[in-house]
Amino acid sequence: MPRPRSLTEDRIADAALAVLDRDGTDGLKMRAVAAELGMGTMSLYRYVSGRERLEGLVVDRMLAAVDTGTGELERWTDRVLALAERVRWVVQAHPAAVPLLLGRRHSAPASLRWGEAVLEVLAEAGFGPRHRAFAFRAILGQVMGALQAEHFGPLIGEGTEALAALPRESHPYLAETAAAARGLTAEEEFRRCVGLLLEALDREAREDREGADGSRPGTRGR
Amino acid sequence: MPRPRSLTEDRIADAALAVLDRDGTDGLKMRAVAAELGMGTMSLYRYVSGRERLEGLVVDRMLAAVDTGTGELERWTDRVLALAERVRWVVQAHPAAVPLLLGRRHSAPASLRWGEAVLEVLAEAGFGPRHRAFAFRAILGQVMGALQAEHFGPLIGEGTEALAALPRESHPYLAETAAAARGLTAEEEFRRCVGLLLEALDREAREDREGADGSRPGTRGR
DNA sequence: TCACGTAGGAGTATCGCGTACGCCAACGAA
DNA sequence: TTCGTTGGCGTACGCGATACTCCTACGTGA
Repeated sequence: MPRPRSLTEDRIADAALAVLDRDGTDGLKMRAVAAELGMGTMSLYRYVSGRERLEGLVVDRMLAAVDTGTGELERWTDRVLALAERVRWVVQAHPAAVPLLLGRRHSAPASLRWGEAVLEVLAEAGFGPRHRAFAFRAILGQVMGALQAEHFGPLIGEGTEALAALPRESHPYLAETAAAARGLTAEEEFRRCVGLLLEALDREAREDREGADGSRPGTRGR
Repeated sequence: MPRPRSLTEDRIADAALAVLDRDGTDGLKMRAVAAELGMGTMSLYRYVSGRERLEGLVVDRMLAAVDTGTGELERWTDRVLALAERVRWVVQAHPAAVPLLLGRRHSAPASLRWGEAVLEVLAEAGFGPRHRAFAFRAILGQVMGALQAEHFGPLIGEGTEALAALPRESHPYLAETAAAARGLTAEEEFRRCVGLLLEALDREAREDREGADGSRPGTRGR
């Protein structure tokens, strides 16, 4: 047993996150991470097979920090909302990692854990397997879409000003809407977008449960 | 007026799309696009300032192909759904361009045109500026999220199998849900996810219009 | 028809990044 | 202490983006 390993994957992921926070998305380079860890570039390859793997570690590290316990909450919609918001918080802390998250979420173990937690809540709320699949996709889509929009999109933050300044002639609605959106925070937007979706799912589920009368056939999860 | 320009930005974007379709996301290189156009690498720089700009052209080209007319449809929800689906179709035709779309949508003029069309429908449906901003964000989030999930995510397509094969012990719900999702097409998923959101927005709008009684204050767009 | 000027086309070179290879040192066990 | 294994690292190569510069082709005005 000659010589213990001096680095863990978590330490590496933390270093990468530090680099991301400091130098931005484009600043994430193998050299930079190695320097952050105080070692030569190639030493890093003893622990990480390559850049792909490094990015995967970062994403997993972020998602692993998300607490998936929701025991304290009553309504299932509140539970899922909490799960969604916790993802958002973690992501908020490292905005430069958003592109990585969007692209590598599917291969992160912690992402599976989160998905499992959401599906568990859905199952307890009475969603059958098929309806659950659909609901999960909608939720995941809204969460990822909101994060994507929040970080790349223009409707919140400085982009709002740019849009509001558009010529009224070519883009009257965008200009007006952007102006009206000035006061909104991303936090509030996220909450309402996801919340609205969850309410809709809840209504659907209740209708399914109460009146199993087959009205609007084919619209629900069977 | 010596010598006309021999390339248009559209031709360049088309060439880039051809390269994307053939060589994938990572295959989009300045060299490749120049070769596709039958010229030397550096000649391309006469027309395009750099790679960033090239990617922007590609995104704009795709979105410009989206028809934004919805005169033939009655319900506002159907109009927005049609606009959303048309984006999806265009993207379907060039899957390798999805990462570009997600990252550069905000800076594409054609994206503004699309957004303007959506907002116009929302305005005609009776959404006030503030509520419209929120609805737009929700719709945009769901559309982009669905596209993102469809192309990176595992719940539809081959990924479904991988998830369904997960050990029941560690991820019982994911495994079961993925198995149940086997028959679903991405098309149907997209339609239902966006449709559900639109129905929810429609219900909200109707409640606002009919009973302007201020129940559940602060939940709606004011 | 011809000569001239502007803009296009392309070669070369540089820079930065990921990473394969191989050397040496450090640490643990015998 | 000595040997075997593993960690740390310097060097070097391949590749992609792009600045600089020269040569060429086309269109125009005479």
